[in-house]
Formats: sequence, C-alpha cells, structure tokens
Amino acid sequence: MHDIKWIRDNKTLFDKAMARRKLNTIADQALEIDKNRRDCVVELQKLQTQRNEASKTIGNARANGNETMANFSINLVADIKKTIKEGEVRERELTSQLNNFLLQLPNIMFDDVPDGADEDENIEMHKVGTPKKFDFEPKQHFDIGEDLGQMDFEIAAKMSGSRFVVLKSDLARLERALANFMLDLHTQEYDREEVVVPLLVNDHALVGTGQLPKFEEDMFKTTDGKYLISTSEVSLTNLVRETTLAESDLPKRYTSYSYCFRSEAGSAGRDTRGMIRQHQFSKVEMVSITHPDHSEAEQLLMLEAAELVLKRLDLAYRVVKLCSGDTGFGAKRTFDIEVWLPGQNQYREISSVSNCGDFQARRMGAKFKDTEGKTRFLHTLNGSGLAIGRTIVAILENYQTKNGDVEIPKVLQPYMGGKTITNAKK
RNA sequence: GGAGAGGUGGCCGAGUGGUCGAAGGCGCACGCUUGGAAAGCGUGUAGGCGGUUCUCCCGUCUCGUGGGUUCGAAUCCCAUCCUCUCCUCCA
Repeated sequence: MHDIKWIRDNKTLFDKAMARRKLNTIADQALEIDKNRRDCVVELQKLQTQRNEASKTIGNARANGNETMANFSINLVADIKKTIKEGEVRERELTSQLNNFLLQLPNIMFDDVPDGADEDENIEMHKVGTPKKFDFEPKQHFDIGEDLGQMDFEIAAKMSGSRFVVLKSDLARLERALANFMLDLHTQEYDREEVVVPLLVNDHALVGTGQLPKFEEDMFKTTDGKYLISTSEVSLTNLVRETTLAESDLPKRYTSYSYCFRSEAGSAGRDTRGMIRQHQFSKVEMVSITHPDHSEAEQLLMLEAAELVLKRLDLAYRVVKLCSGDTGFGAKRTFDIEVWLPGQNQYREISSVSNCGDFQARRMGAKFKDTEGKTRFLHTLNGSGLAIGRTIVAILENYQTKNGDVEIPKVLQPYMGGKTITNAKK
C-alpha cells in the first residue's frame, strides 16, 4: 500500500511508476478522494472543537451555579452533535473509499527492473551448469514417475479432480528428503528460524501480503470465510503484523516447509499434464524482515541461498530478472530461478525471490523503532527455497537413466537411504 | 457444543462516570556516577489523522471493533470479533 502523503508530494513520479504497471491517471483519482476526505476532516474537527469547548462550559457553569448558561450550552452541544454524526459517517466512507482504492494499486518497481510485456522480456542474469546431454531421448517427469509406478494422476483425479497427484514409495520419500535437505541448509547455513505456520488464514492476513483484495479468485476459500494459503510467504510475513520491533531485533529470517494451495483460475490449458502446476504443492519458503537500508543486500543473500540448493543438487539453472510485465503485484523487484528440464528441453521456474520494500509492511502495520526513536515501516522479502514439486520434476528428468531408473543426487542420499529409485515390481 | 473470565501504550499492568492519553514497572534513549562496565540516581519515551509560520507548535481521534446511554465513558448498556479457564468432544 502506498503512502497518500507521498503521492501528494510526488504526483508525477507516482504516475510514472504506475504507468509501468499499465495504470494511468492514478494520482489524480487518489488525490481527489484524498481532497474530499481532508476537507471533511477539517470540517469535522472544527465541530468537535466547538463541542468540546461547549462541554467544558457546561461543567464550569454548573460549578458556578449558572444554570442558564449551562442549559444554553447543553442545547448548543445537542445541535453540534447531530452535525458531527453526519460528518463522522462521511469521513468513514471517504476513508474506506481511499483505502480500498490504494489497496488495489501494485507496488512501485525499482528503476533497474526492465520494461517489458511478459516473461519473454525477462532478462537473463547468469547461467550455472550446463544442460545435461543424454544418449537417449529423455522422458518427461510424468512418464518417468508413472513408469516407476510411484506417481499416480488417475487415482488423484478420482478423489480430488484434476491438478492433483499421488506420490508413493521413494517418490513420496523424496518429497520428505528434499524438505529436510532444504530446511537444514537454510537453518544451518543461513541462520533462518524454522517455523510451522497455519495453512488457513483470515482475510486480513491476505490483505497484508497483497493477495487480497485483488486476487481472490486465485485462492481457495472455506465456508467460514478463511483461505488456504497460496504460499507460506503469507503466514511467515504475517508473523510481524501489527508489531513494532526494536532495530536490534533485525533482521528476522524465517523458513518454513508447507503446503500451498492455488485455484489456478485463469490457467486453464497450461501445464495440464504432470506436476508442474497443481492445486496443492509443497514448498520451502524463506521470508526476511529487514531494516529499509538492508533489504537490497538481503534479496541477494536470499537468491544466493536458493541457488545453493540447486548447486548442491547439481542441477543446471539460470537466473532471470523479471521485467515489469511479469513482476508480481507486491514486488519492487523479482529474480526467478529457472531449472533445466531435459524432458521439456527448456528452463522452468523453480524459485522466485522478491523484495517488497515497505509495501506489505504498510498493509499490515509492521514497524520498528530506529535508533533515533522514530517509528518506521519494515521491509519484507520472500523467496522459494525451493518449490518441492518442481524440484522432484527436475530431479526425475535430470537424473533419469536409460533403463527408467532415477539416480539420487549425492546430497540427498543420506536422506533417502539409497542411491537409486527403481520400479520394484519390474 | 456448554459455563465462566478477559481484551488498556514496545511489553507487563493499575484504573468501574468528569482536569485519564491514561498510575506503576519493564524495556529503550540521554545525562550523572565509574579507570571501564554493572548497579544506582535523574530526565525523557504511545499511535493514527489533519492543520501549520513544517526538525517547533496546534487541533482531533484512539483503552479489540461497531452501536447506545450521558452535558461528559477506558469506566455503564447492547452487539460483534478474538483470547484464556473449566466441562464435553477429539487427532
């Protein structure tokens, strides 16, 4: 959410920033509501001052036994109160009108974010590793998984519908192994605090991180008005909602392994086969809460940690900086990590690392007191480290062998208790 | 689901109709003290919004939220959300 005062003082800058998001004449719209609201407030406060003075007069007059004076003021107050009531109603309306408007507006992107319409205009930052060559035609992950007899889309569809999967045996264990491997890395090497979070949250939490009010159709909603989280970024970031931290508390670094739920409304026809795009998937998430001066460095640190996961798994990947058209609502800048998938013969997103600046912090009242005693908004960042489902996909496709087995990456072998995944029934 | 208790400043916690935005403590900041530190002592320390002669000041709102009673409410009444305790149930 944006600071209306900042918009007032930086109208041109703000409009320029919104134009990059394909939004025009936003400042004027916001400032008109703002103007109405402030006029209303000034008017209301005048009346309140009058009322308060008259009330004081009543007390004094009574104390001095001046009943005439007291009665006169009582009548006066009664009149003013009627007008005040109307003013209050109007002020509340205008305030929520302004709020609702501001809540719909996306974050301002950093200048280094390139202009562009969609993912085709993202900029490649660097590549690590080389795409693996096979002396046979590499299969896609769903064929590998089904041939192993450990990945079942049909039975999942029977009980849950499309975009669900059942994993069994070693593939089920692989999910758990990956979660442990990633959590160990983030907690032991990056000093992140491991957290188990609620998967079901209320609407306030989602307004805080920016999923609401604009993207409700992407969420699953329960009959009692709660929502399944679409990422544990929601729960982790909300750990600091409505608090004022001390500067010495910063930074806060969290990590969580959790399931995520997305309705994938609007994704009809995309990645319909396989595990790439599911209604339910798991992810190890990183969230950092930082001092405004440190969020830039923190984003790089987070990216480094996510990359390290892929390096340890010995998977080829590239890092791209998202262009304006692909950068999410709440982000000032996003780096995606795309892993090489031999079966698809292309790089696919496996992690997304975003700096949100104070955008989310404003929405949820997450503040800290700096060393001068001033209260300021925190900066929040989030990144996947990594999406587990897509990591399974990457391992299957990159570590497949000619006979249909899948080798287990070295770092995972202690977690898997073996070196190869095979079809035991063959 | 049944019964009860409670929601106050960064935190803890007093306050049951009128100079209460709110005692006290903790924390924090600054100063004194010290060779230095701790302890001790002193001073200061809520947030939002608005105005402004804009590092000052003024006004206004805020004691979970919304409504009501009253000249006047943190304090009384109603509704609502949340938390806790006991019972019931349950992984």
